[in-house]
Amino acid sequence: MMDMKSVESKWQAKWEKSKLNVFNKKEMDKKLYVLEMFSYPSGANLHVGHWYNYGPTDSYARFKKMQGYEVFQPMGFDAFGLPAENYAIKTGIHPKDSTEKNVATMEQQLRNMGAMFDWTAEMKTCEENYYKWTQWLFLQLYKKGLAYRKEALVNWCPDCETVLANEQVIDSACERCGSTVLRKNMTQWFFKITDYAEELLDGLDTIDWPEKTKLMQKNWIGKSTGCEIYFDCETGDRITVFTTRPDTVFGVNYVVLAPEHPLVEKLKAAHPEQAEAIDAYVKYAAEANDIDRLSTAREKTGVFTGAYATHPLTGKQVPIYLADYVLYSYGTGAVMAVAAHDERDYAFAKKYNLPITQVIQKVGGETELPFCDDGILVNSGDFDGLSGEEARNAIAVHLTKIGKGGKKINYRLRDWSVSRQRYWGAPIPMIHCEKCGVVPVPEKDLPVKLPYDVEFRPNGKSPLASHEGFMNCTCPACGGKAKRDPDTLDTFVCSSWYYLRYPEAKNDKAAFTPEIANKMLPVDVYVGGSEHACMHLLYARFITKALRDMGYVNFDEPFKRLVHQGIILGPDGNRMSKSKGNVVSPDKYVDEYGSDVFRLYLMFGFSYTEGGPWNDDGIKSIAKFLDRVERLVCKAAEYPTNGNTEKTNAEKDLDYVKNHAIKSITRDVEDFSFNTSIARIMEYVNALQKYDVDVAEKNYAFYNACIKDLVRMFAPFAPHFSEELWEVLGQKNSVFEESYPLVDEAALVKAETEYAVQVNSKIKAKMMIAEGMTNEEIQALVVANPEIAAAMAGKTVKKCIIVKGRLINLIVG
RNA sequence: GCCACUGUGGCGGAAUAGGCAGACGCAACGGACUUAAAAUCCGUCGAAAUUAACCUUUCGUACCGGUUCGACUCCGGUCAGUGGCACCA
Repeated sequence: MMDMKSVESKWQAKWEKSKLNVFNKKEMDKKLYVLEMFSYPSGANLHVGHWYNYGPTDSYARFKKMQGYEVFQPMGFDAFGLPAENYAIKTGIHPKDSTEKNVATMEQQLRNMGAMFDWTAEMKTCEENYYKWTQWLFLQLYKKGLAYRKEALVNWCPDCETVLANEQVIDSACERCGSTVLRKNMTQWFFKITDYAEELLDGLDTIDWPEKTKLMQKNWIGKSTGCEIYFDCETGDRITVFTTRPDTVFGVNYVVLAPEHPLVEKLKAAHPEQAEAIDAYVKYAAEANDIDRLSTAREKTGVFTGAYATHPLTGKQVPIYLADYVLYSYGTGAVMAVAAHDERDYAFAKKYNLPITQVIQKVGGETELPFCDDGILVNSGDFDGLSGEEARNAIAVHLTKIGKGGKKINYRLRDWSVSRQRYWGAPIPMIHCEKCGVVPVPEKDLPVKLPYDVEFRPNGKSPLASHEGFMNCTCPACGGKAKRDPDTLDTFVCSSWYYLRYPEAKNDKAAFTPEIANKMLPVDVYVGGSEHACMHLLYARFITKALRDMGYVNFDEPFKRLVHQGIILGPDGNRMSKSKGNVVSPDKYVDEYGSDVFRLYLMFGFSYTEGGPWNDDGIKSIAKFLDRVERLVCKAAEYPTNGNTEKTNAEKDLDYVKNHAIKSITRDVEDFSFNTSIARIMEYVNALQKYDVDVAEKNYAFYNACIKDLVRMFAPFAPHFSEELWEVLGQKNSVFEESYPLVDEAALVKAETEYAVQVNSKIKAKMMIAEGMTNEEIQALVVANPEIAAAMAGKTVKKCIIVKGRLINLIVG
């Protein structure tokens, strides 16, 4: 039995020395860029999820290498982020120190995994030579007009005096101190991802991604086609509403503004009698966090502003309300309320005793309000009698004609907010000058270094704001005194371009070289969790398209193919979490059985894209399987080498199983179907063993070749183990320099095949049918079979269905 | 609530284009080897009925229905679980 620990370190050292895993730039034409989502070093150790992502994907990469591709499989660390900073606030350990420590441990564990990572291309997003280029990216977006500043609401904890991420807000309260979280306006940097909404949508058709993920992005972008309609307000302002249902416009009973709508102040001034109620309501809405406010369970609330607007088609006066079921961030922040044909408006109208006007009639049946489907227009002037789509079109056209609105496409997608009032991130390379305003840091001055000696405990400002040495600078435009931007970039900015950096991870002249990027990218296969479906994966696509428009790259999509691994749950069927106490550590299994066994078990025990509850029942059997293979190979290594080219039936059978396995594995690995691939290897091992035991007069030349093929076939799945056996077989090179065995189709052609024979679709017999028989011959042969004749009971064959290589169905009657 | 995915033996899971359901393995059971155990090797292993036994038959892929010579696979409906979105106007 092999001592896996020493075998692993032996081969890892050899691979390192021979640079087996280092991408050979001379072979760039044959490149295959296989990328796993990089690790976030929040904990010190790799967890089962890392192994499940990296182990099987590495087997895929090794398989492709053996198929002749020059595989580039890099690894790095997404090292900036909130958890390290929170940990620092709790323990006083500096984020840089804890991160570096975690990265060191994880890197060692990743190396011990024995994956084919090209460590010469390693990078960490918190290193100066990386975040310098993240800042460069920001500047390019700024130059292109894709980075801009605006006010936006943030979650604000009044006690901690800090901005909170959504995930830090639990039930409207700060996760740290429990105070009620407020919403506060702050000026923040944004990336104009909405400029690319349409292209991000269209591009989905060109990439090989899971349909589910594409659909999620599609819903996230949320394109909706409708109409803008103008309601002139008594103050002289114009309220623009967005609706997908202009066909219901004659049923408008009132207009609703989001409480944050800028017009609110003006309306308040015009109606001082309502000011108190309006103020109270705006405050109430501000206290509600997103989750509460967006909950369907929340009672509809609102307040009358005292003001009226003019209906653009009827000229009637309709009241203007504020209600928090209207979101300022979507559409125009104002809606026309049609109580009869919208559930929310209906509930609101009922509660506040507002009129309800039916303008749509159900086709064929009683119209029950609220009626939200398409129907025939009534009470709608000239448009009466039109149905849904034609009415929407006609009304939109009419609105355009009279200058009161028109067709409009809206997206749910919002611009990407990238400012974080945090320490542990890439500083935003912007300078605020009293004279010149906002001035970008010149590229030659990058990086804007993140200082080490910072008080990162919350005090109401961004931690960097209190660091005099950092904040004070000179304006690049006028040379006067100026201040730096105290915020850091969202870590999603760091991860939105890292795949471009790997091919030149150490380049200190540029973020990347266009010629190299255009050759090395797009990433051929990207593997990671589906939790990134909407954020990271959308941001990366946006950045790629933006860089393309700036002329830095010539491709549209960063990830040609995307695969999501499933999730390994705790033994109790729940997601692993410390609080549930169901976390399974890979370390003890890796220690006991070795890295190869652990990854094999992960590949064999689960359907890769499904995952499932952890259960270690089968892991021992994988270790036993390796022992079996080892015995088989070591025994064969002692065999003589004589033999001939003629094959007996036993040899043909073995050859069949081998080639069937090669063919299946070649197809299955491409589909990330590792469990079936390993099943085929097991079948082949069973067949080899059968031959070894049953056949006394062996064709050693043939058998030894079969054994060598076994080691080649197994290599991607059990790399250290297979290298060792390859050496046992007297081979001097690495098994990964070998080609993956190719299928010999001739070996898969059998003289005769077993068919299932059915009579009236019920199986009655199994028969061997020789290759090359005509359908008539087959039918004659089958009918002559006594079991079939009995099942037919003297009836005649009306139809005979023959599925080649599988079954024969006689329809008799 | 909406959208999507999933539902197959005691368990993990197979089944490529609608064609023999349960590959491969785990667990369990029986046997060989052994003083014994471990390891190893061989065999059985969806359910029910029937049989002394072999045989055989029927049922069976969450549930109900449909299309088809034939359905785990396609269509319609229901239920359950998981994930995503969540007052999107």
